Amino acid sequence: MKGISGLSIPEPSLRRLPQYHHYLAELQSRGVSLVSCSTIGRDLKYIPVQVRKDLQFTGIIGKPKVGYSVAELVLAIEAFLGWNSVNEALLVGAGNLGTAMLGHERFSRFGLQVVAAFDVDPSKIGQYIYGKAVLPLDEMADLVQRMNIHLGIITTPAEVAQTVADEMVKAGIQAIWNFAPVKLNVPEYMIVHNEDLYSSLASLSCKLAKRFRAPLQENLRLN
Amino acid sequence: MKGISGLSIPEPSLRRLPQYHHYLAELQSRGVSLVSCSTIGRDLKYIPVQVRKDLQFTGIIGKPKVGYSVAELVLAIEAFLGWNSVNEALLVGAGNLGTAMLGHERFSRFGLQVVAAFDVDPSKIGQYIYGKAVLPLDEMADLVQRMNIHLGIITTPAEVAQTVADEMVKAGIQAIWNFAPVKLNVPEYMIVHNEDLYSSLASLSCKLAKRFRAPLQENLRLN
DNA sequence: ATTCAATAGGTAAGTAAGTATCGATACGGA
DNA sequence: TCCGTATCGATACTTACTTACCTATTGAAT
Ligand SMILES: NC(=O)c1ccc[n+]([C@@H]2O[C@H](COP(=O)([O-])OP(=O)(O)OC[C@H]3O[C@@H](n4cnc5c(N)ncnc54)[C@H](O)[C@@H]3O)[C@@H](O)[C@H]2O)c1
Ligand SMILES: NC(=O)c1ccc[n+]([C@@H]2O[C@H](COP(=O)([O-])OP(=O)(O)OC[C@H]3O[C@@H](n4cnc5c(N)ncnc54)[C@H](O)[C@@H]3O)[C@@H](O)[C@H]2O)c1
Repeated sequence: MKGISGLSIPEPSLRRLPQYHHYLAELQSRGVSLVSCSTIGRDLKYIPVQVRKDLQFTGIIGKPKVGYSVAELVLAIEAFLGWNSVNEALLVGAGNLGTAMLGHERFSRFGLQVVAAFDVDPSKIGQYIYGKAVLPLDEMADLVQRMNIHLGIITTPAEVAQTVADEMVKAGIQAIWNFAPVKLNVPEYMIVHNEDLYSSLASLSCKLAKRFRAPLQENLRLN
Repeated sequence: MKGISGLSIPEPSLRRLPQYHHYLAELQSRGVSLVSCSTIGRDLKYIPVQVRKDLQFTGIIGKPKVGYSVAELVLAIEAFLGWNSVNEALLVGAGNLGTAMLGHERFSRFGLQVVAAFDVDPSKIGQYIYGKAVLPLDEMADLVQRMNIHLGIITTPAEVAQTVADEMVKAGIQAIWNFAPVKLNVPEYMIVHNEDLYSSLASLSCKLAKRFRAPLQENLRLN
């Protein structure tokens, strides 16, 4: 019962699907129509079995000796991820990162449509950033209701992220994509995704530190 | 032999350490000097055992009934992650996201010092963004040698990311933090970290789609 | 002083993810 | 037409991560 038609996909598999999608879209744009797990695995540095298992969750079926239809795979992944239907979102915190997100038109191809930004900075309110209005925070609840918005993006300083999250919950937002490095305290039903860049930085700097200071650490440990 | 003095920490644990660090720094700034795993776990929504296991990798030791010294913990995590010594980095692609990264002075508190940016856009070359010079790409190798830089950040469009990565390898860069949604093809020794925002988006939109279209999908599956 | 409760730290069990293996199937070439 | 091979899909196995449990230690209360 598990596997096909994905009753529940492991998070790691889920996070690999967009990578396959990028890769497959690229293939498609080059006119390739069939692809096998071996090929995908070779190019993306995964073993074929893992690719196959991941793809099985989308419900796609391949043909032995041939592989999968690239077009079908792309559609299957998009459908599975909900990238067909548009998710309208709002963004709070029109600073550096927020501006970058607002300017990233590519999101719209993956079901994410940021409809407006909110901020407290008077010099920003009333402006348009990449065509999106920057509104005062107290108009958020109204917009959420009117446009039936489910997703909120937080790109404010960490100190106010919890406050903003509270506002979002009150306004009726269902899911939060949080770029501030804090754990948000929200009701159980909320879907929260923390995008902690420092996690990645940690992993990187840890590995770098190991590489460049490994001999020293070895010595220390021997004492 | 494993555990203490972290011969090898699981990636998930490693990625949680910065969260603990944020939390503990916050505690510290409020004057709290002692903390237990139960408290951390309550606030960060982890079970105490997991917190304890994670913290053990940093080599810290706590006292029963008391917990850990917040100050010691902060230092232990920073040391473990290599956040004490500065990693000088360069950034390629001074666009939206690149600008946001350049403006994020907070990175410097976590061992990441971006010293310069590179771009191909003539209108950007020669400018300063948040005090950092934007240089032409062909000066990269020279800078890497002169300043002994190990880390490169890629915030260019996906199409040119591989080219940029090749340049970095040639220049002598050891680690890449890649924000473009492509798998980079680099020599074995390179440390590469892909920051694929679409992975997170996928996870989010998948869950949202499930919540708001779950009944329909159930029906479809029953046919 | 003694008991109790909270907590660290180690070990073991359980769960989830990743990997290997095997039979079945479809295409290409002999 | 038949055979070999690449590939899929399923199952079994292995590894890694998480969670539970137990013991020892500490501080506080009686
Ligand atoms: N810039 C980066 O590269 C980067 C990297 C990692 C993490 N982050 C995180 O992303 C977040 C934003 O970073 P940034 O560099 O864009 O910061 P920023 O200071 O440029 O922008 C923050 C914006 O939030 C607005 N704001 C402040 N209080 C608010 C409130 N109560 N309600 C609504 N808006 C409010 C500010 O007016 C400002 O426009 C931070 O939490 C930061 O830690 C940023
Ligand atoms: N902006 C976002 O919020 C966001 C979100 C997710 C992912 N990304 C990814 O981050 C990357 C950058 O996004 P962005 O929005 O900053 O794009 P952008 O177009 O604003 O910036 C790209 C920059 O790269 C420069 N560039 C182009 N070719 C180059 C080359 N060969 N060498 C050096 N520099 C070159 C351009 O001149 C430009 O300044 C993209 O791969 C994008 O997919 C961005």
